[in-house]
Order: sequence, then C-alpha cells, then structure tokens
Amino acid sequence: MSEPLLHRDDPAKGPLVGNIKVTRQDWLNAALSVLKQGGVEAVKVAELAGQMGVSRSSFYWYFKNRTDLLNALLEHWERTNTAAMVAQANAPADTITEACCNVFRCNINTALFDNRLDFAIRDWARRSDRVNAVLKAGDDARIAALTHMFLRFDYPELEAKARARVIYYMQLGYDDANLGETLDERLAMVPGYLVAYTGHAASDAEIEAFAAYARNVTGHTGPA
Amino acid sequence: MSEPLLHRDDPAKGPLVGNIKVTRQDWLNAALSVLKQGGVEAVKVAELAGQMGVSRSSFYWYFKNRTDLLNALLEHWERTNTAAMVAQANAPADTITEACCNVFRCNINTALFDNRLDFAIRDWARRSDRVNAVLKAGDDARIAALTHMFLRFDYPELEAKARARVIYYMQLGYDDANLGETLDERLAMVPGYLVAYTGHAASDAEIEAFAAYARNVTGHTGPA
DNA sequence: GAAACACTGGACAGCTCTGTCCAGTGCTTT
DNA sequence: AAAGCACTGGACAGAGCTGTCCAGTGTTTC
Repeated sequence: MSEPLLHRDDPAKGPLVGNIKVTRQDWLNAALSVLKQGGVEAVKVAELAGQMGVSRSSFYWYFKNRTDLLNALLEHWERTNTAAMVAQANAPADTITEACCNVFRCNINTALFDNRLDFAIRDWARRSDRVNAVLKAGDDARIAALTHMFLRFDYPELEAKARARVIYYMQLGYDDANLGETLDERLAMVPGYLVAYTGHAASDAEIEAFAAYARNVTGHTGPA
Repeated sequence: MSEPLLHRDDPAKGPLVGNIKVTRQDWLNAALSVLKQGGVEAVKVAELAGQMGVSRSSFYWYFKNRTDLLNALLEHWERTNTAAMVAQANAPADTITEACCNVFRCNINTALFDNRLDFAIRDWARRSDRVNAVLKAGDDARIAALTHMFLRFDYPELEAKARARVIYYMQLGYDDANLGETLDERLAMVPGYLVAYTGHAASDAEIEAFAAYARNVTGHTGPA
C-alpha cells in the first residue's frame, strides 16, 4: 500500500532545480495509481494535480492533453506485465508443477506483475477498441507462452492449449474476484490448483519452495 | 445482438395509453444495455433519453434520480445471474463431467446467464464498496454451489474447493479476455477443459449432448 | 546583473451532465 | 364536455472537467 513517491519525496533522487515541483514521471506515477484504483474515467487532470499539490497548468507542460497521458499509461502496461509473465512461463523448471509455480509468482509478487494494473487496462479495453486491440495482443502472447510451457513437458497439442487457457484465465478470474484471502489461505489451495492445472501432484519440496518465495515477497502474511 | 425492445416496439404488448412514450421498464432495459456496453459511467440520463427519443424529464417521472436507476440495475443483477448459476450447479447429473457441462451452459446461453452484465457489475464493484459487497456475496454463493457439486461426486473437501474455484475463475477469466472464438472453436476445447476441471475425460455422448445444446441455443455458429 | 530557461498559478471559456420547474398534451373518467 | 390523470418537452441553474492564456517565479547561463 505504499503510495508512489513524488520525485521530491524520494531521498535517493537529487533535488529538483529551478521552479520545479513535479516531474513528468510524477504525473505518470500518480496517474497509474489512480488508474489502478478508480479506472480510466477517474484519471482526471484536476484530481492528479490536487493529489500532488500543484496546479493543472503544470500538467499541460508535460503532456499535450489528457489523451497523451492515457497513451503513456497504456505504453507502460505494454512494456511491463506481458513481458514478466512470458519470462516466468519460459523460466527453466524440472517438472510441469514447478513451471506452474514459476507462473504463480506473477500472482503473488506485485513487483513482477501488477495485476491491479492489468485489470484497470482490461476495464478500459471494454470501452475502447484501440485499447482492446493492444490488450488482445498481450493476452495472445501470454497464452502462447503458457501453451509452450505445457508443450515443453510433452502434453499433447490440444491439451496444452486447453491447460494454458485454464491456468491463465483462472488466475485472471481469481484476481478479478479479488477475494480477501490471506497468504496462508491462498497457499493452502496451491496443491489443489496444481493438480487441476497439470493433472499431477506437486512434490512437497516444490510446494515448500513456492511458499518460501511467497512469504519472502509479501512480508510473511496478510492479504495476498 | 438484438437491441432491447421498447415497450411500444413489442407487438406482444398492448399499446401504451395516454400521452405515454416509454415505460419504467424501457428505461431499465436501455440502461442495462448501456451498462453492459460502456460500464456504469456510461449510464447517463441524457444518453438513454436520446436512444429512446424522449426527453430527460420523462426519466425523473419514473426514477428519483440517477442513483435510483443504478440501484435498480444492481437489484436486477442480484436476482438473475447468481440464481441461474447456482441452479445449473445443482442440476442433476450422472457424472462430474456432465455436471460441469450443465455449468458450461451458463457461458453459452446468454438467456440463462448474462456474462456481459456480470462483467459490468464487476467493473462497477471496483469503484464502489457497496457494489463490491453485493458482488462478493454473489461470488461466494456461486463458489459454494460449485464446491457442493464436486462434493456430490466424492471429491475430497480441499480438492472440491480448489476445483470449484478453478472452474469458476477460469470461466470468469475466459469471458473477461473475451476472445472472438466461434462456437466451433470453443466447442473443440471443451474436452480439454473437462479433463483439467475434473481429472476425468468426458464420454463422447456427454460432449455431443453439450455441443447439441450449444448449437441449438446460439443459432448454430458464429462467435459465442 | 540581465537575459534566457523551465516551469507554475490563477483566471477564463466551453462543454457535458444532473436535477428542477412548469406549461403543455392526449387519453380517461364522470 | 369538463376535469383529472399520467406523463412529456423545453428552459434553466449549477457543478465538474478540459484546455488555453498569460503573467509570474526561481535558477542557470552569459
């Protein structure tokens, strides 16, 4: 829940010179945060300016108009989430269950894959053909990577395709429903999911390795 | 893609008497259609009035204000979709694969279960705590019914719970991704999904029965 | 120390949407 | 035929948002 830092609030960054209060990146971070929480419609210049304690004019120095900002947000999404999931699907693994655990990391580690952003984009896509096209390309790439993952472990073509979809859409639906499960509750379900996803039980070592990763990433407990 | 009929356009209904052009139900139908297509934000009095060829004042005769209309839409959803899915999960079946096919009917037959409405509500819930609470109650009821379905076929407790979630969330994610698959493409995947969902292959008769139902419902082919 | 630079604040016009008011309008009842 | 009922249309006020204009304001460059 850490709010995105404004440039001036981040001690690692040098002070802003001139009569400068916020940077283009600050506007982007603020917009991203609002997009995730309230959807595209909530991304309003006045709202962002208010959050940052700056007047709206500042915005029009950094961006041509609101559409320009929205395009930048979409580009950010294009560059991040899909690449992360494809990388996890392609990560080396000895068994299919371990490979699935690699993919699960996307759902546990928000630094790897920002699923709230993914949903905001999905919402947006329902209202915009252009965004929908970008989203579909991303979904296709992810499904292709997951299909390939099952093929690596010798699943027949059709089954690999079906299982790729099951794992991908199930995670999508899970995040969409946004249960308030704690990490422990979530981890307890993992062996069951793995059986459904792969047709095989995972080894205790695999389950434990994933649990250790999850606990390390999320700060041990609390809602995932 | 048939537009919702206005009362006056439906030959089965008697003519409207007095100086009446639209009914409360007409406003609700139009609002529902806009809600599904453009989300809550798109449900605007002026927009609906324009679609129906009526002035905005008419709206305020039937509804207290915009919020009143939105409440009515949410109530409509509460009364329809969840009940339909619970009924399908509870429908009698000889095998777990047949039972899953009963549930699949929700995804094929929009008269049974309106998944576009379901998504619009889900979008809306992200912006409203009140709507989110209503949605969560619906999701819980559906998952409980699906869990019970697996328990009826003697799956162990944890596995039933995991499989209920897999089938539910996967369908959610599938609809969310909104592939433009034709019915035939979709039907081709069904045997694969069933193996993943249940751990068992469905009989040819079951698959054929489902395909027949699907073809009958959707008018033979085209995007599902 | 004067000019140039890189922004920022505040005022303003214009659009869109909501909700209210009230004078119709056309059946229906008496 | 007159009055009543159930709406409908159009005008209006007000709020919220976008985008523009322009006069500042601190810092850097010459």
